[in-house]
Amino acid sequence: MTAEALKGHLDGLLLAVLERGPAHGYALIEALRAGSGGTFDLPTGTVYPALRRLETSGLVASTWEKGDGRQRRMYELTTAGHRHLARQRQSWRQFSGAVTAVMDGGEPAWTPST
Amino acid sequence: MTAEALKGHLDGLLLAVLERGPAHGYALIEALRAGSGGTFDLPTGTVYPALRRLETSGLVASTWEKGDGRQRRMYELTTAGHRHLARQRQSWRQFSGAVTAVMDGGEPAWTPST
DNA sequence: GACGAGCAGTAGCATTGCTACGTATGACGG
DNA sequence: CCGTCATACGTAGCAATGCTACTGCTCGTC
Repeated sequence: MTAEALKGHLDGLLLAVLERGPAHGYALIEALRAGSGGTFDLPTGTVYPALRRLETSGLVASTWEKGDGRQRRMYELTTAGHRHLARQRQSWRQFSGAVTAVMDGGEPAWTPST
Repeated sequence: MTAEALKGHLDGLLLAVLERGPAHGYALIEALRAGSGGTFDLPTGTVYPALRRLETSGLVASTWEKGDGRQRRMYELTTAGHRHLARQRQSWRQFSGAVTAVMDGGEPAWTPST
């Protein structure tokens, strides 16, 4: 899979995972890997900046959670995040439907061997 | 739909349309619009550079076709293009399956109204 | 003559994910 | 005590890609 395939869809994926409950960055990476059957194995340099973008956009909120010194930043969906996720799901359905239609829609009627 | 959603998938779409037979850029734009039910309404500044990339990569070949003075550049799939399209279809299936799995896979068991 | 539709193309931009790197803690083996 | 690994967070810089806005040409029509 080319690396660019993910572009524009990562936000929705992160929001979808966060919908199940708050999580920190590292856990999100593992959840995505597990939830996608190994297809998404994202480097930290992809996920952390993405989370910051989401927070800047107001779609997630973060709080520092300190166990014993191992600090981790927990993210959770905001109300706007929930709304955005709904829209993302919708547009993903439309997008994937459209791509599939074009990809599978035009099997040539004649066999190219002629 | 955010503009970035298409990134990385345009090549496959163009190849898929060209699989039905040779076509020129303008016709590809209309075929994509029709084949996607209006979802893909791509500007020329998106399609023409993409076709050049595909040609540079050796996935399509182009020939100038001159009707009466109205020149148009016809594109058709090369052998490598056919192979690439097959791979694209495969990886699209995997990618879309993975996204759908993550997007729909985690409906919360508890109702959030609690 | 003006104007739109068909047809092709480029320059520059913004966004986005990736690579490579840096930092710190706790656990475990030697 | 030291090294190393897994956990956990982060940044800088890069490359790729699609979009906006524009130009240029021909033909048909008003």
